Amino acid sequence: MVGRPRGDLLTEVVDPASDRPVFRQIADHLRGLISSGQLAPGEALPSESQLVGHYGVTRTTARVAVAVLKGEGLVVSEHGKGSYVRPRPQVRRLGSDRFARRHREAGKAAFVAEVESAGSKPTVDQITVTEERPPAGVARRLGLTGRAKTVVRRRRYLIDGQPVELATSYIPAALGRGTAIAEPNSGPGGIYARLEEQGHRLDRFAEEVRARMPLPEEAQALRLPSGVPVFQLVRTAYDTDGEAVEVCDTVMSSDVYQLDYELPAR
Amino acid sequence: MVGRPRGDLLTEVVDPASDRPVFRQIADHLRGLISSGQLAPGEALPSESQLVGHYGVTRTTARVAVAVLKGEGLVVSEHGKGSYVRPRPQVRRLGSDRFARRHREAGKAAFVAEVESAGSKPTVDQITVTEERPPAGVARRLGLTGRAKTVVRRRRYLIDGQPVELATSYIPAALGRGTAIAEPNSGPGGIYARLEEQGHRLDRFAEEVRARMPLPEEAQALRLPSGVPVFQLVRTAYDTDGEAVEVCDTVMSSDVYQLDYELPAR
DNA sequence: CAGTGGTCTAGACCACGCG
DNA sequence: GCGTGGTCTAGACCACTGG
Repeated sequence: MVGRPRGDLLTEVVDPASDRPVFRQIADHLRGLISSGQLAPGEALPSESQLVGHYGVTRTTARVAVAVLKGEGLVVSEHGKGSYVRPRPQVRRLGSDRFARRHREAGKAAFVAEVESAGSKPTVDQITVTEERPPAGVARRLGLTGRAKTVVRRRRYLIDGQPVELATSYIPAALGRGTAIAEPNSGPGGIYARLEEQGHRLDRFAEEVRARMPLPEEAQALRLPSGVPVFQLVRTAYDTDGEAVEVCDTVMSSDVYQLDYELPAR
Repeated sequence: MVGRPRGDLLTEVVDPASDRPVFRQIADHLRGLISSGQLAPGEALPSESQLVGHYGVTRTTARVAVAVLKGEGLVVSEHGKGSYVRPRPQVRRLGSDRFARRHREAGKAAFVAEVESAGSKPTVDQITVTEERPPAGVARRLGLTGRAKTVVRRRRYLIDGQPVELATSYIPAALGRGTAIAEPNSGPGGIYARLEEQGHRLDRFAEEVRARMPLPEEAQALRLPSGVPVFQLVRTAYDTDGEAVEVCDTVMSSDVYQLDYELPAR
């Protein structure tokens, strides 16, 4: 981050008699400095001791005020350095054509192709492949019954070394077992290319989008500061017979992604 | 909420010598009780004084542990009553056909038709209509230049009295001024029906989806507890000439909504 | 080293809900 | 009235960063 703590921005005072708690008044003031641009992204907030001195409160109260802003995703703290206006990373737009066949035919997985075309360096790590009974929701989407198993592919996606997405794919064992789909490296074009080679020509995808706060493991794996929600995106791939051939459950930093879709007016 | 504080669930102890802070150990324990189902949605957590007694910490530390879970959206507190596992409301799925013409032709706005068909009671309030210069991003999407004005329609949507969505529509003044679009009640079928009557036959919509924590005003208007993010959805409507005729910027509780889309595999 | 944020204690007073 | 969570004080010690 940049800059020394900006104590010079502290002008307003708090009213201890107000209905509004003092820590909220302080948070409101700091939020105003941020939204007005007087504190730019990356800049340091006044230090806790500056807040204590200016507002005449204890450090606990000052800290609570800053914690409010952290919960809103406006501020991040760095131990031993200071608290900073959270910088907004470059947004990646995921278009509704990102799984078009022409991309697959170029021999690259959707993620790699898309990130490279933007001039960044894509990485995939923490790849594991197992065979498991899928969660109930996944089994339902795949049209599988009770004991049916799936090939489960987990991995983490990174852009320029920054983790951005955790993904888990479920492919019915009948389709994946013993093929390149069950290998860590699924080959050029990824598993969709393998499924098409098997005669499962892909027809459409259904995407279900939710947003929530991350679980602690997700926050760690994606290096998310507090106050940053995640997208949870469940995508089901259907072949031209209308059969579901894959479910992909992904958790993405909502900071980095914007999802773009087209809707017909019919 | 239901139930008295469940002090009987407190079994584990904390290790003050651990690297992991005590408040995190307590939060981990409580989180485990929630994810394992020993504390069901709606049930009361152990009270702060029970946490203090069991773990041998001060109330401040116990409160911080609970605050962690609030930030994760797992727990809500009610002043004078207790802290509860956050109940998950009924999810509403928004399908990609929700703006299909057949719905419009039934004479109902998309929201009203969709909520009534689910057996709930839709309401719209806080309706305001003004004429303003739109924000830069909206002007760009509408293909408008510098000083061009738009009719701005703001409103809040509620389901069974519960606010779920804040929406702001921008229509170029050239299309909306002096028509029913500039009236609080825009008539049967809503503004899309009015635009089509003017000869702007709708062809498609582009939706841009983001997620973030709500601003304080948004949290208040949607009655969001802490730890619940919002979807921000910007939808641009295009007519068959490829002209953008409306931009709708909506903020929705991520708790209540799941967005469903269809992608072609091409 | 001085300055920063992170954790924790031991209290106090208050506002709200409910019996 | 009593138990609940909400706010706030006045300290302490620690861990991390940077010059």
